[in-house]
Amino acid sequence: MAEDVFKALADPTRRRILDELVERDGQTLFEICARLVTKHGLGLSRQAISQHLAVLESAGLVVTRRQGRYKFHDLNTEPLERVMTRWLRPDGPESTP
Amino acid sequence: MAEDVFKALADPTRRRILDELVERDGQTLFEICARLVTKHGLGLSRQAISQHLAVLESAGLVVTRRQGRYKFHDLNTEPLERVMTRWLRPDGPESTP
DNA sequence: TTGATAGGCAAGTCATTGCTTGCCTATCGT
DNA sequence: ACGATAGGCAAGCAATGACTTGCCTATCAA
Repeated sequence: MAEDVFKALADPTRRRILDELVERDGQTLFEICARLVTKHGLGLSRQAISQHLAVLESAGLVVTRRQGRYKFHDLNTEPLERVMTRWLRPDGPESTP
Repeated sequence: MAEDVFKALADPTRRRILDELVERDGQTLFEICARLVTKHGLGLSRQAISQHLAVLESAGLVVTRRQGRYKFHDLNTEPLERVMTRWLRPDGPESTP
């Protein structure tokens, strides 16, 4: 639902996670944790990130594939594109001049 | 800030308000209240809507102009367009084929 | 000037949510 | 088999946020 997409985007940490996945797709939970700590100085527990990833996944923004004991997370921008044109009027400012 | 834009979009009532303003720009607080009640069945107090409008305004999504005792609210989609391309990869799905 | 209309301010309530802590399951390497 | 690694589940806490209630200011019409 669009509902979940907006709620998922409301948290800054979740947006950081999306930023990470844009830069490198298919990361595991522990990789994302390490990246957030080293690159952004975020000192969050593993569970916190895990819960954020669950929110992103149930919003459809992140897709996961399991492989052995690893769970890789991939970004999915398709829900974004469907939702973002909602308030762009036809006569509004040009999006692609 | 982009921060405020996402938080502003997180609430369903605020998104309804934006929907209302897309349909008809320059509404007053009372008009928006009436519209939300009649069209969407939302039974919210005037202050609730007023607070939502304040959030939208401080996010830059709504611009206001005062005229006598009336305060007209106009939609401003510019903050949206700056924020929405954040996770769209260059090699990702085509946004404008 | 008086009453009615349009809006603002502030405190208080109640639910949501982000985060932690503690424990448990599953897979891999040796 | 055993320990180590990758992840999951669930209860609890503290902070944020949405909404209400009550009162106050400002503009306009009569």
